[in-house]
Amino acid sequence: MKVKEVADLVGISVRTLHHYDAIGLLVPDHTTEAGYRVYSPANLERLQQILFFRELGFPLKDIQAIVTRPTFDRLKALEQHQQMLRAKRHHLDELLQTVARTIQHAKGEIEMSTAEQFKGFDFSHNPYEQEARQRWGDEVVDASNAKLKAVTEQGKMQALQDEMNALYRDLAAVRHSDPASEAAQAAIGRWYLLLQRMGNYSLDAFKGLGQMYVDDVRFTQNIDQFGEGLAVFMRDAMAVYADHHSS
Amino acid sequence: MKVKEVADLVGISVRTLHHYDAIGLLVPDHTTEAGYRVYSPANLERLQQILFFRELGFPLKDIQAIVTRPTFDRLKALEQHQQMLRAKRHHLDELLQTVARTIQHAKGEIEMSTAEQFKGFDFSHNPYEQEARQRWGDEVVDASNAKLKAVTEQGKMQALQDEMNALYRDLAAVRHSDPASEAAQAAIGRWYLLLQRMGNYSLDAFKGLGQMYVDDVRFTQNIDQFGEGLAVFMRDAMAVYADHHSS
DNA sequence: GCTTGACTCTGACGTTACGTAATAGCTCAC
DNA sequence: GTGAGCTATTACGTAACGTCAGAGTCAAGC
Repeated sequence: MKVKEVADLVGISVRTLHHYDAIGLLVPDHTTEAGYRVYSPANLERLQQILFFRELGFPLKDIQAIVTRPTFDRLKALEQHQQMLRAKRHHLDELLQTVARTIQHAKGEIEMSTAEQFKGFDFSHNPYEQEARQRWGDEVVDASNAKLKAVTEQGKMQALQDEMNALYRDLAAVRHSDPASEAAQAAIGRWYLLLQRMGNYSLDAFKGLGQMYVDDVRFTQNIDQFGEGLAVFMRDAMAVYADHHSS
Repeated sequence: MKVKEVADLVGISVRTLHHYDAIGLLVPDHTTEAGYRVYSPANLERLQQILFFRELGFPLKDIQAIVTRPTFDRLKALEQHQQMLRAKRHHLDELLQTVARTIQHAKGEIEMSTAEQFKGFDFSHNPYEQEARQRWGDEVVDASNAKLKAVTEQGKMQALQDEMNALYRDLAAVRHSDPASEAAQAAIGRWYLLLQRMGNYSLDAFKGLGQMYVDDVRFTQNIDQFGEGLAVFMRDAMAVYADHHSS
């Protein structure tokens, strides 16, 4: 299939396809002698994934990092899309409630607080992240995302960021070893202590956090920057650490 | 309320509020001596409307034209938001179906066509416009939107565009008169003939189209560029014209 | 009164994801 | 062969903020 056929079928522009090719996000199967792009069924499958991620608000750069990873699991991603789309629909239901109540309010039928007027407008977080933030707090999530916000004391935050990055690198260096090994456990112990500095977390929570690193593509992507498969390794090492220290 | 309070309550950034003030979309009630923006409850009500339109994909420029119009009807707009949000949810349901079927397909449980893979991804039109296009065709809708696409024969399209604009101006000039007046009916007759050049439309359809000019803020906005209240006037004149010529 | 953290402002550059347009080559049915 | 439709690359422009710098304001606490 060539560009117009794909564009018409899918409902996107030819320009979008050019752009995606140019940034390496969706490279056509091959090109004709004339230089025409030819897309394969596999290309279309990739495009579907891209569009799901796009629909869910992921930046193209992030999408590219995710879908081009050798360990990218299409089925798992689809299941995650499903969950995120359900969350999106839940938010849309909230918006519908808000508009219905606003209509009633405008007709003088009910009272409505200012906060209620804006219920449902924030779509900025995916469900995993929301859950994680509720369970562990913003700082732990941001730490895992390696995206600490410049809150106050920039120097202090920078030092913490550097410390985290160093720890990620140490962990990446041993990620091909046994998660239960002495080196792995020493490094993951330091990770646990670092998180403890942000709050008191149970070992169960620590173990659950590790699982979330793997379950959510955003966490995975951010962590795997330091080395392919690091998120999986950390999950395993964190589980071992938690089990070992709870007995 | 000042910027941070509003931003936190609503879930948008302070920068957004600055931006909206700068472009005149949401100008705060007043400013303190220090120059701090102070937002009133009426400001927040306007903000809600803005966010609904934004949520539905309207460009800010369009939103501004709509909400700042003296004839802006908040209740009608809310009802329209509701309808459009319902349509959006319907599309989201389609996406959920698509992802569910894709999961089944990935597991080898069902067959799935390429087209099915992309069902639900196009959110680019509001429901009124979709309905109008189905009933009257693209050309009529674009003509009413005064946004003719450069399809072929650029010169020919330009001439048509000029003709349309002239007709809009004629209609705007008589919009304060009785829609049944001779001048109004002459002008609206020319509009009907212009549309007939694009296809055969019944008088009922013509009458319905006029109603749609008023029901959909996009149509209204585009038409009222030529004069405040022109869309309403055209609807009335079109109804008179249709009734008169069907008997 | 002074200090300090939080809040506020303006100005301005940068980012993202294309849309639009120009120019020119390619394809294929008539 | 012709011409309409399709294709390519190049490149500028746009919308809607995000980010940052530098400086002023506010109010609680000392």
